[in-house]
Amino acid sequence: MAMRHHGGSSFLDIKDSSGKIQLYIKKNTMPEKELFIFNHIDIGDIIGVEGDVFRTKTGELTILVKHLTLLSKSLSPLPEKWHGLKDVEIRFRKRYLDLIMNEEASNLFSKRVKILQHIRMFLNNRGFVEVDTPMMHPIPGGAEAKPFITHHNTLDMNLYLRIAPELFLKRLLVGNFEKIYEINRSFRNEGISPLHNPEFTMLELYSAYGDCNEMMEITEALIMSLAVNINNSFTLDFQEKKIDLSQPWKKMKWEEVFAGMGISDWRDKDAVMKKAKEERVELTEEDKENVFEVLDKIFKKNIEPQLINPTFIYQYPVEISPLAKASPDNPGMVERFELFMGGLEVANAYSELNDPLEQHKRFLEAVKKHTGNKEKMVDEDYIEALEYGMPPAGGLGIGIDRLVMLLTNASSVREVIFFPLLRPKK
RNA sequence: GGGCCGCUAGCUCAUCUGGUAGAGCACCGCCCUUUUAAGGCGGGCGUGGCAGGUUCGAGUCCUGCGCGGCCUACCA
Repeated sequence: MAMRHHGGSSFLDIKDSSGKIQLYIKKNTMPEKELFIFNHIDIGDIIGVEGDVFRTKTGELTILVKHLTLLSKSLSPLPEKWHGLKDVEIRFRKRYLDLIMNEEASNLFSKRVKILQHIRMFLNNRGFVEVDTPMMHPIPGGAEAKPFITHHNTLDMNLYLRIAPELFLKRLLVGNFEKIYEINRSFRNEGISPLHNPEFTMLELYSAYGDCNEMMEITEALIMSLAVNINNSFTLDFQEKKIDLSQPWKKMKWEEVFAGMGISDWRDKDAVMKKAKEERVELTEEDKENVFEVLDKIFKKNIEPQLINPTFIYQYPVEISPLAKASPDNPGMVERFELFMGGLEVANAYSELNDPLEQHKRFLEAVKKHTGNKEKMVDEDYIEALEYGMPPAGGLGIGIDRLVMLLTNASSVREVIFFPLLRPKK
């Protein structure tokens, strides 16, 4: 990474994934041939050395090189050593340079790797097994999002990159895989922003005979465990905010959130519309048709950014939770929660709806609502699976990229994805 | 989609109201056998994002386009 020549001798700093060490090379202690190689070495070349370890008079651990081998020649010069690589665009396009030059980037991605390892370990220890389900779906499902479309030539059929693994994972519940998780990519054909990359990594887990409450417990335990193991702290510094993870975490009913804003009955469309106007929530004509859209916009604008410390919002209306089980005690509501922290949504979980008739009805209602949307289809195959009997279960989804952002204090999802999607440069 | 900002050497950045594009690092040559942003002397390696326009003259002013960043909107 650096060379300091002093006539008959030279100091070099070299590094690999294990760290950095200084080399000391003397003209008279190396064979002629290797000296010739050394004279043509550039920063960025990959070399192997043999020699004796000693300490310089400044106390630095150093290798007195006796043999040197050129393992790989660098033809393109690396970015400058002192200022490093700053250009955001090049950092994303040529992430390998970012990783070589910027220690923060390298540390951040090491953390990402550790976070994923730790999640797997945590879940494995609790008896979950990792499974992998299709990423190419004949019918997109499991979330409300626009899919990417592709085509299989031999079968001559369109396929959709999955927008969520949910419906396949629950088919596995039917097949008696009782505690399962998948950590992998989902794809949504929507806008790109500091919080959205078209492909993103999600954890989904399902626990047969569990429910929403179990998911809450797991979510809290998992994130606490990550905070301790990754950052060794119960607080997170995140974008000028301090997130306090001390337990118990705050819980609030979805409808209480709106009651707190003066909407005593969220079914009262006039009251909701009035509030939206007061709070200057911008609405499209389409939004105005649907009270849930308006409520969601109010929530996103006024509530979400203020949920800094972890907060569970729970008990959602059935209308916006088509795959969740209705609450026996609260008609019209489902057993579901979402977790917010640092102003971001990080988790979504519910007691899974396992009644095929009810599920079918909800699918049909959703299709009816989306008359303009040709992509919306009823996944009859999934309904059929439910007809064989799916155990009651809790299910949880966590957006891994956002979780990594929170744990590494990253300002953008692009900072935590090795190769975020960018328009190709001409 | 809209607003603002950026794009100059491999990298980090200068270039004032328009007048032949220049520093550091990296690279090449020479000196120097314990330096660590080593140092000294010498060398500039460029389609100034792209395309037009204004002008005697454009990196600089104007228009369009491209790519990116931030904000915002849309989608959900």
